[in-house]
Amino acid sequence: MGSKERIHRLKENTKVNIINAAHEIVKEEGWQALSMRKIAEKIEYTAPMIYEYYTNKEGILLELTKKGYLLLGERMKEARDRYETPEEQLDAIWLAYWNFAFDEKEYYQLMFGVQVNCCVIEDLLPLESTPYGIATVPIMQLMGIGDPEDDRVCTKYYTYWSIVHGLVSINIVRKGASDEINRQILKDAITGITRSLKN
Amino acid sequence: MGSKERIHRLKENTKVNIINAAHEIVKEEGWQALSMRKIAEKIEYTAPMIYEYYTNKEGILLELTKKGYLLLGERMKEARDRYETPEEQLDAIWLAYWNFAFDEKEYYQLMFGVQVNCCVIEDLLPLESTPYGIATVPIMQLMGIGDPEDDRVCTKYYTYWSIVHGLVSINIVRKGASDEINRQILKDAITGITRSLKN
DNA sequence: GTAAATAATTTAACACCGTTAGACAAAGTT
DNA sequence: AACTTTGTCTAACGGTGTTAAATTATTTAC
Repeated sequence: MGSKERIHRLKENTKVNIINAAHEIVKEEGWQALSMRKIAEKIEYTAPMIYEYYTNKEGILLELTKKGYLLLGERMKEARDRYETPEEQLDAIWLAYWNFAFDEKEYYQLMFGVQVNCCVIEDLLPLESTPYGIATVPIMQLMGIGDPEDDRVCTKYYTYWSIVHGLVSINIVRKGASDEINRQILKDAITGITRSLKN
Repeated sequence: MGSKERIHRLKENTKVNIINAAHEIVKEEGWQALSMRKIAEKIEYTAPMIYEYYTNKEGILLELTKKGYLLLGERMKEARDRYETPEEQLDAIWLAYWNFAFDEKEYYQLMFGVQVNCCVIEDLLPLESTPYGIATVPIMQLMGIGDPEDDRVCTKYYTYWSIVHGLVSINIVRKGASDEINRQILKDAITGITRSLKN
């Protein structure tokens, strides 16, 4: 009797429904709005039912993380395989990564621990006390530019900031590479950018 | 009568106590454990009291964010002013930023929206389907290395990843620079790293 | 076809959360 | 001494994740 099969398929189906409902809620209202009761409402069940399918809320998040990685992998592979030379491939791969981050912002936030909540405080501090104000002084000096709002200065500042913040984030949410490798990356990147300021 | 002053100082004092209590809790148990009731317990009050000093929980987070920016600014400025040449200054500034991120991890997480919760999923996927496995193929090709675990490959992968992830994060939690500038940074950084692979 | 056993689903509850309104007591003012 | 202000607490609301028990529906056995 294949009814065992049929039932198993049905169960598998509501497992997927749960995940889809969760994803929808997050897309509509953000991660902070995701609750078991809301998921239940969306699939027309009561909250405790979900625990028959996932051990807890974290189990749902884990499943979504997994889906996210699968999707990101596909996008990157697809991008790579459209080109022949490794140079073009690398361009395409990281562009695909970039696009994934914004097309599937919710997945990206979950996968890499990017929160939104936080508030821009910098505007109420005097420029010379902000990271931007502090770091752009030597940047401007090297570039021979006087205006800290100049796009060329801004670009360089964000280049520094991005690499450092990226490396930091990666190391905070998951132990990234070894300390040795981190130090190497940081040093290389900083001196590389600094060199690029001078011409 | 200076008692107005005395009372004002007392109020200011418990405002500070609240912030300190919050910071302590977060240092001990992480952001997800911070609650109004726990803060109240720590300062030996009841939860509603806190609302006499801060409009709500977000108000407390805002205050902590402000303190974080102040501290980071001090550290960066201090580092910069220890050196004369802009090259050394930039090295020192970004090293100070790096150190702040790990010395004051809790502040950093709040200021720049770095969550920890998330779970490493990559290990259960076949290497060739992970971002690492996909991107290291052209990297190895350009470097003439066969082992994807080679430290030189790993370093380069993390360099790419850091800059892209950093730029993405900055743009998700706060609208960073303009799209124009972002595209510029992304393109420059990617081609820069790619060039560095070939020698 | 009916009775027993199993599975599916819900209700009720627990312990927590942020937040607000109202009560109450202490202090200050007139 | 009476009145007002201030500080503080209790109780509550509506929300959260999660569990245990009760209930309903379905399958199995006779």
